[in-house]
Amino acid sequence: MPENKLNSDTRERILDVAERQFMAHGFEGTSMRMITSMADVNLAAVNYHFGSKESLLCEVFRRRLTWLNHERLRVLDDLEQQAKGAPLKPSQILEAFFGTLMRIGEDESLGGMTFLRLLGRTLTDPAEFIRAFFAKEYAEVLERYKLALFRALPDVPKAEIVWRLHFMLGAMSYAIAGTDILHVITGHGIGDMSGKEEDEQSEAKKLSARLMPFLLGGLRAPLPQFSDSTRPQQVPLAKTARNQPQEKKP
Amino acid sequence: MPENKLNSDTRERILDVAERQFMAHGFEGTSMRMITSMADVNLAAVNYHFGSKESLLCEVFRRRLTWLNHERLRVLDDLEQQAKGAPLKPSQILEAFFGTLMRIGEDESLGGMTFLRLLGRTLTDPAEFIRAFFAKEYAEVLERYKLALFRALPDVPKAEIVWRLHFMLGAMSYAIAGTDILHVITGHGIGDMSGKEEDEQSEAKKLSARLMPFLLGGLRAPLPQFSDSTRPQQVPLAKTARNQPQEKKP
DNA sequence: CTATTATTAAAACGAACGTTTGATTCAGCC
DNA sequence: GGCTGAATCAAACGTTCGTTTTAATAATAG
Repeated sequence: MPENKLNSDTRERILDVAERQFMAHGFEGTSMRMITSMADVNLAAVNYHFGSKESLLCEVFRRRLTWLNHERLRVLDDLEQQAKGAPLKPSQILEAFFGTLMRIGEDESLGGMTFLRLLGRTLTDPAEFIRAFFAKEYAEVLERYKLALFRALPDVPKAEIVWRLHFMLGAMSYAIAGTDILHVITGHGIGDMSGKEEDEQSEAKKLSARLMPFLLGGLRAPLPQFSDSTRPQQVPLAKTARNQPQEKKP
Repeated sequence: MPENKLNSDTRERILDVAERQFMAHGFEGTSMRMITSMADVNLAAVNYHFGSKESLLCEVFRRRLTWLNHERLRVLDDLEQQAKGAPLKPSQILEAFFGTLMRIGEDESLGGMTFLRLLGRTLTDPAEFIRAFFAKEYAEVLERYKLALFRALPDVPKAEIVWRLHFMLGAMSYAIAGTDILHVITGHGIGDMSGKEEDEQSEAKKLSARLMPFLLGGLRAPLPQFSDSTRPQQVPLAKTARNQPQEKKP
């Protein structure tokens, strides 16, 4: 055969197919034979190139997360340099963290929605090696952004900020994963694969535009009244009120 | 041979152990042999009492969700009756929906935090039978609460409300699941089993007190500026071509 | 050309999986 | 006592899993 794929191609094809299959069926629900047959490579190719199924999953993530987390740190660095030591605004921090993520969904070469969905699902996977992998991979970024939020919201107890960072990660993961109860309401499924990538990119944009205000609203919500150290509930709300859905209550 | 309880006990013991193991290792990561050996029952007992592993998981959920969703409907009915036709406040609706859920975490006989964590994880599971099960089990409750939110926020586009309901479910699931990146920050793990039930109940209370303001803040956040130019919903997408083999690179 | 190295192919490995079988036990009833 | 039907048991079922092994193939170097 004239094709020369000595140094590549197979590897990338395995990663691409694995990414899609892990997204659609989960790690345990995806077999090596599904991956290798769909990628048109031999069964042994995965073990040859990656060593094991677990390592394959990690590599699927690493090739995307390396860019993502570097970019997140770079954007945060830029913001902090521009601010010249002043605390950043919460909206800037969220935009840097979640906006950077959403850019992946808009760019197929960065993984697209397929990778975003895989990420959303895998973040809650109970398997130990997965949690350990993410812990290592995310440690620096989370620490940096956590500190940035502490500085941005000096009057909010740190524990509260950590909780809300937690909630925001959850809202994002779940929203991204896509296959869930919500479709009971809206009535349309997601389609496991080949989901017409034509407007997947705009789908990411729409999701981002809707998720960001929600996260910001949650992050800056009034604190629970009984806060243990009883910090007065300084409420930094309504700085950027455009059109607020009103409630008939205080 | 001490007690002989022909009609029970084994069944309940299987359900209790299965609940805990599914929580700790996921559905695919939990084997029948793990369950039956830990419950001190014969391997065949699960298939005898429940028919299959999948049916076992469904039954684990059904015995808790029946109470939960009945209670959710009852509370909503009460609120709407008290309101005498007036729209409810968003905070009331969220309290009814998520507060009822949190009561499970505070009451061991309703499942406790073990069940909450299992629920949080399973809601994002890609397996088809799981999604179908939850769809059926949640359909009525979600429909009722969705309508209540529509009435409570008449000036917010319905699509936006559905999105935010989505985000809220995600924040809740993720927060509950517990085993995730956040522990990179806080530094303490969750412990797979027998996780010191001493203050699990107060843990549920703390979680609830912190989650609720966040959700309310997100729900009532300012809307994204473009309110109706793009419609992510209402796309029928009727053609669900499943399991299409991978595309050849052009 | 041969020797070498990298990659794929085909087959088989043992282990673990969910499930089924067939015998056995035991309470309750005619 | 003998029968019935629910419940439990040990053992094995056939399948699929991730991985390894062995051999063949293609490209490169000397």
